[in-house]
Amino acid sequence: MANAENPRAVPGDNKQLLAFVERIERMEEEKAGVQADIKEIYAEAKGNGFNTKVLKKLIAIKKQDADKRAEEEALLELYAKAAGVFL
Amino acid sequence: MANAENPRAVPGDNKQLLAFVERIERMEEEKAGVQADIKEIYAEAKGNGFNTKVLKKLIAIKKQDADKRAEEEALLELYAKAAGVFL
Amino acid sequence: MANAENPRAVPGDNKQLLAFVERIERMEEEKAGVQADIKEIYAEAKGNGFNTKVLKKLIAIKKQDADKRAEEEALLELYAKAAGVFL
Amino acid sequence: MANAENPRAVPGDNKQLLAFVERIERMEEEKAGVQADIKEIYAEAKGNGFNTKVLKKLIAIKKQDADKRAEEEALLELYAKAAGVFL
DNA sequence: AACGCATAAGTAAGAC
DNA sequence: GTCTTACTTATGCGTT
Repeated sequence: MANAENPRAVPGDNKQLLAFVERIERMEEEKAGVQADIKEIYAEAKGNGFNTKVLKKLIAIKKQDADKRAEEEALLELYAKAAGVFL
Repeated sequence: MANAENPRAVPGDNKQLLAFVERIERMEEEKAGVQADIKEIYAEAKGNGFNTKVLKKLIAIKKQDADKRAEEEALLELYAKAAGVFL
Repeated sequence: MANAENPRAVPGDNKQLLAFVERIERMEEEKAGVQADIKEIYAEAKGNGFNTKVLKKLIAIKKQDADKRAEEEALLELYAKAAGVFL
Repeated sequence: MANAENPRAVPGDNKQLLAFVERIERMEEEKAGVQADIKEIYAEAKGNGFNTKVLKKLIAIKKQDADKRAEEEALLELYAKAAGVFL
């Protein structure tokens, strides 16, 4: 039923599928690497006497700030659009 | 209590703290970028007729520990039987 | 564009708008309360020796449409075979 | 291995399990009901000429506000604790 | 009716 | 070892 218009997408043995799987796995490895780096930085901060938990909260707040700002801008745009005003 | 050995590591005006915050934020942006790339690949796969949900599950299974999975499935069967649920 | 038929429905000082906002917020609180209750029941089950994770899965399966599930599993098998992954 | 201390929790046929399942399912129905109510309110608002999307964003922002406040308080407590100060 | 977004569920890691 | 918190995945909702 699914994908009736593209016979390749219901593979019996499919290079395309493998290619996608590999690309994704590669990117996920990269992501895991970045994660590990972040972890290391926290460890380093801890080694320099900082309280990791506090540091994390601090960063979380900064992020929340940014998110909130973005949301507000989105709302403003929405209002403007609803009112037919150009920004 | 914390950080008795390093009096500099207190909140307040602190270059070191700022440096750590910035480094972490930079890495988190990078991570977000990689995430976005992954999302794109899935979109591309979808555009080629693949079922994204299934593709994700496949990749998850590849990296999942087989033994743990088997154990949980066995317990689930047990519960299901006890609750009169057909799997 | 929007709301041409009801001039009152514009942002700004608007009792009606506030009323809607409050009603929704009230309901969302209620929802959060129910959520909390569910969480408690799981805790209680856990206290009685049940595996929460498996219990959740059981309940999820009960409400999932059987046909849809079967379809997805079939597709997953297909992909797995094509990708050379053992299930 | 699991739950060795409570033989009832690995049931062959178990009233207790069924009771938990039913309680949870009941609560989830209730939750779904509340969800439906919320949906209805949005529909009503729309019927009164309000832009649903804008309304949602507005509520989201109010919630973010509250969350942010809570986070800030948590951070403050953390600082106070780290500094050995009583609030 | 398909797409993308937003919330909610489920899973896994980290702190105490 | 438990318990909370963060991240990932999944579902549902509204839109085009």
